[in-house]
Amino acid sequence: MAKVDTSLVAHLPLFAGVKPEDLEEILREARSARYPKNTAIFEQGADAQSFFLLLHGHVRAAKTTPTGEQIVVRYVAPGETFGLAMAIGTAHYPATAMAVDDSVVLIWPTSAWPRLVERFPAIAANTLQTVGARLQESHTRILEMSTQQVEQRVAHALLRLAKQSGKKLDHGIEIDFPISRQDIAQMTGTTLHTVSRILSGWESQGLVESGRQRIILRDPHKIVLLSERTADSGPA
Amino acid sequence: MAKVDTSLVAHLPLFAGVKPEDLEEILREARSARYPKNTAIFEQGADAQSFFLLLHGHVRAAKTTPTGEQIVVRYVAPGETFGLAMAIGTAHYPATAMAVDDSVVLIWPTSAWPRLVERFPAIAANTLQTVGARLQESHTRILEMSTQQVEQRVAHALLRLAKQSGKKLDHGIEIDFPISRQDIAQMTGTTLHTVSRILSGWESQGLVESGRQRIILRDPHKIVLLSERTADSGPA
DNA sequence: GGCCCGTTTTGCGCTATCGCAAACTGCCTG
DNA sequence: CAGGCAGTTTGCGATAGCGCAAAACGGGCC
Repeated sequence: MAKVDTSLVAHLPLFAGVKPEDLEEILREARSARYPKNTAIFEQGADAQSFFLLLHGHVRAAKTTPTGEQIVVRYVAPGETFGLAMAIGTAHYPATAMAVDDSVVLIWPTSAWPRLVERFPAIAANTLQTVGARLQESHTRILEMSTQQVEQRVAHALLRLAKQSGKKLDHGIEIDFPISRQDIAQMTGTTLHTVSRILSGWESQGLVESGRQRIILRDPHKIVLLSERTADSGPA
Repeated sequence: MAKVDTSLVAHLPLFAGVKPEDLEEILREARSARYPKNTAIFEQGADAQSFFLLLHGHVRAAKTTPTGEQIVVRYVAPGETFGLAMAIGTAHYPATAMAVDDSVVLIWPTSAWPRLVERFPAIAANTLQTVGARLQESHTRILEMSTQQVEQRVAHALLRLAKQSGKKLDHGIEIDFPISRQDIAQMTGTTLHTVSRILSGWESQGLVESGRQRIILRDPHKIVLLSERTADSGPA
């Protein structure tokens, strides 16, 4: 089993307030694994046997309805935890996690959680904070879906992705993992057709440059303006 | 200050795993207060100086956009906590809490939280579970807003309210606090006009009975069927 | 180097839902 | 008991965005 160096993870929010020697102990309970691009890490509804910390790569968490429609719950960036089902009181994963890029994760057995929390209460507090932050993001998303038009929502979504996983280029910011129009549609509650039309429009105005599962924000500032424009403010 | 009997709150999820004598100590740090109908308990953006446990009544948590639109984040039922801003890492309340009925709450100063969590780690774990449950509900709501039509969303919203705060009558289930079409619109991402039209339709089919800030589900089962109907399934 | 498949683009009609406006109703207040 | 007001109902366009269909594109695989 690959040994994980504590220095790689010591600075993560999850381990804030945990002493280095304790961290060592915590990591001893984990194993690491690699998931190639486009492989599932766990499936919605499956027994939550493990929880995860993403070390490298990108993971998409998506939820599927009984009728087959999907939404993207979030993209997981390196350093973030996911699959915390049992920490929040569920025996089954509420979503499917899929590696969108070759990814490396740390894996703890679910059964380790109660013990870890008891020995290192800071972990529970830290997790509470992250889950709280995610709750707030969800509320923001609901607010946007309720009050904004599709174009604004797409703008917000791209800006958020750029902030979380943007790679600075000299001619803009590139979203650092493969993402399709369909994915963006599933993040914003619209259809891939509409997303495609919007991006085409932006491309012709020089706001973005995009292609197959690839998006570069060429003019983030103008996109911010777009994201703030209300239905009736300003000209088209 | 009114003394709160431990037996009133001992069974709440928040205090699961807390010993009765400890509970006593916890309650000593709280004060109780009464908020008349339609008074604000805290305002979005204000310093999070306290967190709350609702003992009696009903509280609406709502979020407002810079442009003045509102959404209802949730309705708080007796026994639930709210205003946990700092527990989840925010110094300011992310929403406004308003008593929709005469309400009684327990209030702890925010400053008590770290101490409580340290002395009674179960509280952090319990809170993590509730926040996790709310996160899941938010995701469900996003899923609904993305994939369902307004009528289905309204049906789901009413069923959820009935489950959480329904009063059984012999001729149906009444939602046990004043709630307007506007409120429902703000829960489902639509307009009060559309909600009004939908409820009128249902009323003429005998599914509901409703009036000024009052809704009775006369035929919950049929409403469940409605909530499950997809855009193309079955006749209108 | 060519083929195949997943992704993207684009056109076109359709409709669920919004937005505005106006009338109505039932409560609560004075 | 009258009046006023918040909440509700309803009508009537207007339209953003969907849904379907088809074509174009681009990358990777053999």
